[in-house]
Amino acid sequence: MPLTIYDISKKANVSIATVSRVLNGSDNVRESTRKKVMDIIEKYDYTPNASARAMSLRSLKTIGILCADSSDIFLAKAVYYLQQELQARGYESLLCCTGYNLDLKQNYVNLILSKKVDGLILVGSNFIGTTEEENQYIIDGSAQVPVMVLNASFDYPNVYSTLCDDSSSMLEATIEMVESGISDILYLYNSDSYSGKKKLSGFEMAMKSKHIANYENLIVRIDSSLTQIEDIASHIEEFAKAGHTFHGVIAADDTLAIAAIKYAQRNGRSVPDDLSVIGYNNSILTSCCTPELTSIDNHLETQTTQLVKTLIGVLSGEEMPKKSIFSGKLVKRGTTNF
Amino acid sequence: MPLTIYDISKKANVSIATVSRVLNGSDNVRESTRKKVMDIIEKYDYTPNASARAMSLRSLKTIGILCADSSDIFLAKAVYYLQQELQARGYESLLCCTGYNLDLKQNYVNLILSKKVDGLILVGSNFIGTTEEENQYIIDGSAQVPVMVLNASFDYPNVYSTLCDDSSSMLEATIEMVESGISDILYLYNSDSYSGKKKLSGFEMAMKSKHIANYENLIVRIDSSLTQIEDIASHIEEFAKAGHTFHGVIAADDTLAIAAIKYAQRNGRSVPDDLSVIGYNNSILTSCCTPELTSIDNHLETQTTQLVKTLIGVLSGEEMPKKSIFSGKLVKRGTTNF
DNA sequence: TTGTAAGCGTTATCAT
DNA sequence: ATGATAACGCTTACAA
Repeated sequence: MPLTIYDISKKANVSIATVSRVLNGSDNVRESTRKKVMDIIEKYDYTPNASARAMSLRSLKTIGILCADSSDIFLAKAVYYLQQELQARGYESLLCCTGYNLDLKQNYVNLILSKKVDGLILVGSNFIGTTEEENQYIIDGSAQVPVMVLNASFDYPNVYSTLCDDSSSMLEATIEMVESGISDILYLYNSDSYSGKKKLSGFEMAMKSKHIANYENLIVRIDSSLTQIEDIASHIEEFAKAGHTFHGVIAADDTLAIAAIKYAQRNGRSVPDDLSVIGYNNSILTSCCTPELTSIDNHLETQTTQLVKTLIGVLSGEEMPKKSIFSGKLVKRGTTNF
Repeated sequence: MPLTIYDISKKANVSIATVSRVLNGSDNVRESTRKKVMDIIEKYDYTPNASARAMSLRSLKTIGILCADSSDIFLAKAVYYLQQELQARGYESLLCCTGYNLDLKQNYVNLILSKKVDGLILVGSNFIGTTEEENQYIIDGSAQVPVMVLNASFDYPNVYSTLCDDSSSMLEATIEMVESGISDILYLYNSDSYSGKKKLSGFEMAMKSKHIANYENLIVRIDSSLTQIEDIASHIEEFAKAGHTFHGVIAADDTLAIAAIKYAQRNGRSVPDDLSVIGYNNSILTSCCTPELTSIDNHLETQTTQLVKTLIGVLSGEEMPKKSIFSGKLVKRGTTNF
């Protein structure tokens, strides 16, 4: 049986209140008694029961992290950074992977709220739906604790957003490719999430501003059931064989970009001379292919740091920005020659 | 303010005891009252306070997951599977990333135990040290809750191990490469963890059993500070230029194997004709390179399922196997031609 | 400066 | 079948 505050108080010959004061760094403790108590605490390696503490304080010092799939390269990085930041500030992380099925989100939120977490972090823009009904669960959650969303934006009291301006990043990258002389660009995406839409709109804005005709014909949605890179490559191959020509590829995700490289290799097209490729997320995958993948970096660590900073601020009652927007940047590697 | 059991009991005109009985599915409740209470509960969307429950039950229904770096591809997958399995069985996951610095492990364990988790999962063999002193923190932890270690083995009461027989997998893969006619094999590794050692020993056993002379000269440890694939490739390049010849590469990790492929591409060596490569973990990286990487799969999902099954069993007082060992298998792709 | 006691929201043991 | 009530381990007025 772990020791309780009573055990410690008895051993130190003081009341539990005094032990509690020592534990919580109250000023109203004589230095000698503080030392006496601390010695006992350390000697017996006593740690207070967090549940009991939570009952009194109405706070578990724990944040619920919801994400669709923590094994996804991008999400895993986000979860990792978040957990590190939170821990550094004395908070624990309750991780909950929801999958991409929207129906159960409400359940997961209820579940995690019943644990009396102090806040909720939604990792990934797939948590934001288009209809009000789809997002009701966020509104419900925000009634209990502050809700932070990473990589998406949602306007509501007690909901805070941290994101990268995917639209601008994509726009800039596209402009750069067009200005390098490539105007037949295949745009690959596989998600209609908040951030997925932003990326696409950035691409479209760029193509329009450069007056590229018929660019829509080269926008291809890869069904999300296609998870194997080989299969995606085949899909691109068929698309090309159907008579579409393109000398650039911009993908909403590094995986899709890698598939494009595979397509090129299979079909004897040289990258980047015959085909330029840009990915998104600047993940580890960028360095696995040859040539290495040019990719858009969305400064994930900066985002998570800001998110946690905002959360902690909100929890301590400070006024915090409702929305923090960072800009991404294009990291150039071997799959482009501009 | 969230509703409490008192609020519900008042609204339903029963005592809190009855509400509690309904909540916990006790038999001693008249059907009509059960329904009455349930209606109120659902109407107000009431969920019991987990901390309070934990105080009474001395269980938070929460498992602490410790891992060095949840953004590592392999560990991320493990964490994901574990979280899913635990959730399916009604347990939450408290995630704590420790980094690879051993000194703080004791602190992390204490921290997470103070949250009154019901069990502890150590993900990754880097948690197991060689000296008794290094492992003392596990022993301390096991005094409070069952400790499960994934991908490593540790013998102690209340500590349970689930792992893949890395030694055998590595041995079999090596034998297969040797029997295909390649005996000058570069062995790459970057970790001396429990599982790292097992892999190496499997390789060595194979080489010995095949009577390959001087195989030790081709065993190369990549310093873990080399995280960039390009840098590792350069390292291999230098090693080759120093006069070592090899026509096979077996790596303790897919990342290292990818680096070997990069080395080959840079130096005009064709894979697999001139150089065969085998990786370890069968991660997503295997499909990012060209040709795709042959890799050893350690059946991670099977392991995590078993681990959670064992944990749940232990928690409910059943007798469970102290050690569950699975075997890996070689998944052949383009970097080998046997 | 220190101690006493109420309260946090449950579960479980008694009675009834 | 249901209701009081103690217990869980802590924090924090309030008293001394």
